Amino acid sequence: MASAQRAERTGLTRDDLADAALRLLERDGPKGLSMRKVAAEVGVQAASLYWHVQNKEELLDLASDALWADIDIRTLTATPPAHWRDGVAEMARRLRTHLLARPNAVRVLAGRFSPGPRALAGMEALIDILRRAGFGGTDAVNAAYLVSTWVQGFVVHESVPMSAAEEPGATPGEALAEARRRLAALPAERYPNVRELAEEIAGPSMDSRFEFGLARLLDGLEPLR
Amino acid sequence: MASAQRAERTGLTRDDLADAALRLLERDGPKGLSMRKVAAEVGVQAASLYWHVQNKEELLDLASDALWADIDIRTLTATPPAHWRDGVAEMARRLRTHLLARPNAVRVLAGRFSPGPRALAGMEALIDILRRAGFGGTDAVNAAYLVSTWVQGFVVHESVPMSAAEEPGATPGEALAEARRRLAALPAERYPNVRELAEEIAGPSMDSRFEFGLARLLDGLEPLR
DNA sequence: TTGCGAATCTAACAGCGTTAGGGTCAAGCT
DNA sequence: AGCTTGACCCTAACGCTGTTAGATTCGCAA
Repeated sequence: MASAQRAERTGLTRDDLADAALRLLERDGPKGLSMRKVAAEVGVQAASLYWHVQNKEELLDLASDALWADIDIRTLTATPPAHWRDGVAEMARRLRTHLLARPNAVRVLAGRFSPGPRALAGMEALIDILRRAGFGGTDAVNAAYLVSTWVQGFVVHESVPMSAAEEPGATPGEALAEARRRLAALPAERYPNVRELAEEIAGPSMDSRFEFGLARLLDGLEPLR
Repeated sequence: MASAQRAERTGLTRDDLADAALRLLERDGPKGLSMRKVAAEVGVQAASLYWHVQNKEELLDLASDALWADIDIRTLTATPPAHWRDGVAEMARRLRTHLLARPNAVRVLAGRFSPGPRALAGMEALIDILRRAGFGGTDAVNAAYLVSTWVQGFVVHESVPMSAAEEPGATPGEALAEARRRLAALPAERYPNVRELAEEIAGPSMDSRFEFGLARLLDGLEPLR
C-alpha cells in the first residue's frame, strides 16, 4: 500500500532492466548499482527482478550488451563511405566517443565485454566495409577483431583515473598535472624513458594518441587488400 | 584464543594482501574475493586489513598493479633482441600469456587497468626498444601505448566466456561449438557477414588471430622509424 | 465464474564492507 | 625499572547486499 509510482503497468522487459542499470551507473556511480536500486528505478521490489533475470550476473551481462545499443551503425552502413579507411575510422571514432560518454559503465562492465548480439552488429558493419574494400573473409574478421579490441582497450585506459587514488573532484587538468608529478617522481635508473617523456605520456591530448593508433592500424591493414 | 595458524608474526605488507587477493581470485573465482576471505588467507581478521589499506577499492587497485609483477621484463631488456620487431612482439606475447593464465583477475580487474608502477615498467621496456630502433620520443610513447592497450583489450575478450551464459564445466571445444551455433542462429538479413563467416569468427585459433593483429601493428609502425 | 499463469509482493537468510573502540606487544625514553 | 608510544591486531556491531521461499494480485481464456 502507498507505493506511489506504478503508473504504467504492462511491460518491464529485460531491456528495461539493462537500461535502468546503465542509467544508474552513470548517475550514481558504481555503488549505485544494486538489485534493490535497479528495482526501485523501474518501480518494483528487488525480488521481482528475479522473474526477468536469473542473477545479478545476468543483469550485468544484459547491461554490457545494451552498452552497444545506441551507437547507431546503420546510419553509417546506409551510405557507405568513399574509402574503406574512412569507414573503419568512423566506426572506431564512434565507438570511442560512445564509450567515453559512459565511463562508469566501462569500468564496471569492462570485464564482461563479449560478442553479444549488439556488439556483433558492430562487427557485422566492420566486416562489411572491409570485404567491400576487397579484403578476404579471414582477413576481414581478423581485422575487425583487431580494431574493436584495440578501441575497447584504449577506452578502458582512458576511463580509468590516471592515478589509482585520484581526487574525485579534480579537474582533468589537475589530474594530468598530478600524473606528471607521479611520473617524474619515479626512480630514475629504472624508468629513464618514462621520466624523460613524462610530458608526452601524461600529455593532454588522448585524441591525437587515438588518431595515431588508428592510422597505424589502417596502414598495417592496407597491404592485405 | 585458539586461532591456530599465526606462525610468522612480523610482516604483512600491502603486497602480501595484493598477492593473496590474486591467489584467491584464481583459486575460488570472483566470488572468493571478499575482505574477510583475503584476511583469512593471510591469517588475520577482516578489520585488520584496514590498517594496511583504506578500502576494498584500494586493495583491488593494488592487486591490479600486482598483476604485472611477474612478467619479468628484465630478462628481455638485459639481452636486447636483434630487431625491434622481435622485441616488441616478444613483449606483447609475454603480456598475453601472463594475463591469459589469470583469467579471473582479468575479468574482475579489467576496469582498473591503469599505469601503476609495475605496468609502467612494461611501458619503459617497450619505449626503450622503440627508441633504440630509431623511433622519436612521441612516436615511441604512442606506439607503446598502442601495443599495450591492444593486448589488454584482446586478452579481455579472450578471458570472457564467449556466450554470456556459458556452461561452467564446458570444454573449450564445446564452448566454441556452442558459439558457432549461436552465430549461425542470428537473423540472416541483419548479420549476413557474421553468419557466413561464423566458422572464422568462432574459430579455434585465437593464437593466429593474435599474431595477425601483432603483425599488422608492427607493419603500421615500421615506416615511422 | 472459475481457473491459470504471469508478474509482483513480503519476509527472511547469510554474507558483505566498514567503523568504533579496545587489547597486546616491542622499542625507546627517562 | 617503569612509562609512553605507536604499530598491529582484535571483537562486536552497523546497514546493506544478493538471493530464496511462499503468498498474493492481476488480466485473460474457457
